[in-house]
Amino acid sequence: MTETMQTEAAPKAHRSHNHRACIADAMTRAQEICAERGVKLTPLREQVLQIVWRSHKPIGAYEVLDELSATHKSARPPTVYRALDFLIGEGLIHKIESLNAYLGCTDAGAPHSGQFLICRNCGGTEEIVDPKLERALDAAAAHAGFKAEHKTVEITGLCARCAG
Amino acid sequence: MTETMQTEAAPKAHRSHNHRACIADAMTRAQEICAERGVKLTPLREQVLQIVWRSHKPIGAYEVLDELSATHKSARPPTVYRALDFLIGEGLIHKIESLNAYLGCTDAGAPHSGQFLICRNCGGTEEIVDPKLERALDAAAAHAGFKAEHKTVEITGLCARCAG
DNA sequence: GCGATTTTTGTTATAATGTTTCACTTGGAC
DNA sequence: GTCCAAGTGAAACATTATAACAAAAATCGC
Repeated sequence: MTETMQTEAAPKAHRSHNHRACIADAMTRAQEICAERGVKLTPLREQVLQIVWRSHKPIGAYEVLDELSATHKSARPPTVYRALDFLIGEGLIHKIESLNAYLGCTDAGAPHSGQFLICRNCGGTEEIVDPKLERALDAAAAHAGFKAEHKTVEITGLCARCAG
Repeated sequence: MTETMQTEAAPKAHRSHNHRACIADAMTRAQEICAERGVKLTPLREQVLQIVWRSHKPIGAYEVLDELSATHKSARPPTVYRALDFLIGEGLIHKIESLNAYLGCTDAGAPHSGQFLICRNCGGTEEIVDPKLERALDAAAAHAGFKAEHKTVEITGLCARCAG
C-alpha cells in the first residue's frame, strides 16, 4: 500500500502534501529537538506523538489511549496524559482547548502558543502563524498591564473547502 | 451588611466598582435584552445568570450547581448546562474554554466572541474589546479563505496587580 | 376557556475528560 | 554497588458534560 486510509473525512491538505512524509518529518524533527535539549523522547512518548500526528486533526486523549492500547497493553489514562504533557511542554503538540483535543505542532522548535483555524464541518484544523495577529495580542495584553504567558487563539468556522 | 464577602481572593477590580451594583446592572440589562428579543429569561435562567455574575470570575458548572442547589433542590447537571447554554446563546455569558468555566459578559447585547485576560495567580479574568485584535483575527481567517464563526481568544498570564 | 403544540424543567443514568496516589523500574552520578 | 531522579505501572477517583425520556408549564389557535 502506498497511502493509509483516513478513518474519517480526508485531511484538508490546503497545501497538498504527502501525509506519510509529513509524519516522518515531524518525528525526525522531534528527535532532533529533544536531543538538542537533552530531554528524553522515550519510545512511549514517541509513539504517542506519532499517534497524534497520524490523526492529522485534533485527537482526544482517550482516542490516543485506544490506539496506544493496541500495542501497549499497560496503557492507562495517566500514561497518555503524561506523554501529552511532556509533548506540550516541549512544544511538539498543542492542546486545542475548545475541543479538548491535541494536535501535532507544525512549527515545533520555537516554543509558541499556536493559532488555529478549526473547521466545524470537516474537523480539519490548520495552525497559522500570523505576526500581525501575534502583535495585536501582545499589544492588547500590554495595554492592560497584563503579562502574557500563553495565548489561546482558536477560530471556529468553515474552511475554504467546506464553505465553497 | 453593606457588602458580601468573597469566598476566595478579592476580585481584581481593575476599574474599582461596586460589586453589587455591577451585578444588578447586568441583571437588568439581561432582562431588557431578553424582552427585546422575545426570549424567556425564566427564574431558573435568571438565577443561574446571577450566580455566574456573583462569582465575578470564571465559575465551573458544578460550582454553579452547588450554589443553585441551596435554593433549588431539584437542580441537576442538565438543569445548569441548559441554563448556561441558553445564556451563552443569548450572549449573556461566555465560556472560558481553557478553564471549562463561565463568566458574565460585560458587553451583552452585541453578540460577539469575547477576548479574555486570565490571571493564573488570582484567577481574575477581564474581558477586553480590542478592535485592532478583532481585525487581525478576521484578516488571519480571511487570508486562509476561512469563514470565521466563533473566535476564542484567551490570554493567560499575570494581571497587573499580581505581576507588580 | 379548551385542546393541541411547543418550550421548559425534572429525573435517571451514563459518557467523556482529567487527576491523585503510591509502587515499581531503570539509568546515571557518585 | 548505592543512591537518586526520572519514567512508567496500576488502581482508584474527580471533574465536566450529555443522552434519553417523562412531566409540567407556557403559548397559540379557536
